[in-house]
Amino acid sequence: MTAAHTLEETERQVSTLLKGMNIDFKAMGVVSNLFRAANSARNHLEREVLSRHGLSWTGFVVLWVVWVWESIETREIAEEVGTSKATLSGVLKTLERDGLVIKKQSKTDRRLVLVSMTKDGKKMMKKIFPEFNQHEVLLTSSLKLSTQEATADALRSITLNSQKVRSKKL
Amino acid sequence: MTAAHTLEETERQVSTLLKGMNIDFKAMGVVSNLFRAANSARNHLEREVLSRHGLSWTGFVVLWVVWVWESIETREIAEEVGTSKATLSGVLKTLERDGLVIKKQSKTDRRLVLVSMTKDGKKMMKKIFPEFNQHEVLLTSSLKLSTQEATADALRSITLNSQKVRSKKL
DNA sequence: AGCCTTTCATTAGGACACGAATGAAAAAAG
DNA sequence: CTTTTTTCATTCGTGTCCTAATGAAAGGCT
Repeated sequence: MTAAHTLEETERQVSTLLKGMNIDFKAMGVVSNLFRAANSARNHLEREVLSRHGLSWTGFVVLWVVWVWESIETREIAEEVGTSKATLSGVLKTLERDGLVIKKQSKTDRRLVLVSMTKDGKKMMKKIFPEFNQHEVLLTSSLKLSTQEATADALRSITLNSQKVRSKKL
Repeated sequence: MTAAHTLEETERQVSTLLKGMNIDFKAMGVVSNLFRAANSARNHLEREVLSRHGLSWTGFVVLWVVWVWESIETREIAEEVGTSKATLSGVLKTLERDGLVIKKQSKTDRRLVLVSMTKDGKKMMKKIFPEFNQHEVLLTSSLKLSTQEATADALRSITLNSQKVRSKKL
């Protein structure tokens, strides 16, 4: 009972627990492997790339969006990054403290805040992004090119599905 | 510049920014879609299933592992859930406070802490898990069965890859 | 003009996330 | 048998993450 849990042991345990529950194991397999892969890949990229440059995961993603768009409103960043505006406030505070971005109030609408990169921020991204991509290559290197495409398609489809259902409920 | 960002606009912007940088766009597509899908699916499941029962994402995953194993050491939970022991301490505190699990000190090794479900915890999982699975079905319903299998395989492969590389570096 | 509603970003409060430091207990080494 | 060394879980400090509440600003309406 306290022994190490092998894969077979786990499967046996799970199937007896879920017996008579009418569970779709195939869907369960896709979703659980989705989270396992995302977690694992994120941890890897954080350890091997981002932490060496003192950057958090979300910080990097925000930085990426700002990098792409030169000057962008905070609400748009939140939308693209997929985070709440509250979270973004904190992350931007950190990024600005570290001298990677600057915030400016919009002239035409004083409620809005525009974000852009500093020189240091641009230098950081120019250095980090190729490293990051090399590790992306590493992570996907076991897949054939055709499988990479098919996987990206399937993931896109899952994303669309979850967003479709969400808007249906609201 | 402040307009809504269409997909084509983004792609153009990105490709000019990365020009001359030798980026593997296919690997980038797989990884970025991986995170998009995982985030989107997680948000969906949190909103539509977990939050209605006052359960956090990690709380649910921990509860699932404990449910499967009857009685399990905290270090094993951390290993299976893929989180640090520090994080787990906090999550278990919350779950115990809410009366879903109980912690006991091991008799044979007083450093160890064993976790098991309460009656309420079991009742909770028995109710939530089928709901959760129904939403998993929803999320993957746009994929053919053969594609579901292939996708799960590809994701498993990415997980293995990122863990292989990690252990290589340590 | 003056209110009403919507739309912003931020703050407040609670939970989760990590690495590092802590202290207890077990195992290894002498 | 005593002294390291290792192995546990927890706490601490900091940052991320959410929803709800706040306060400022803009736009609509009469």
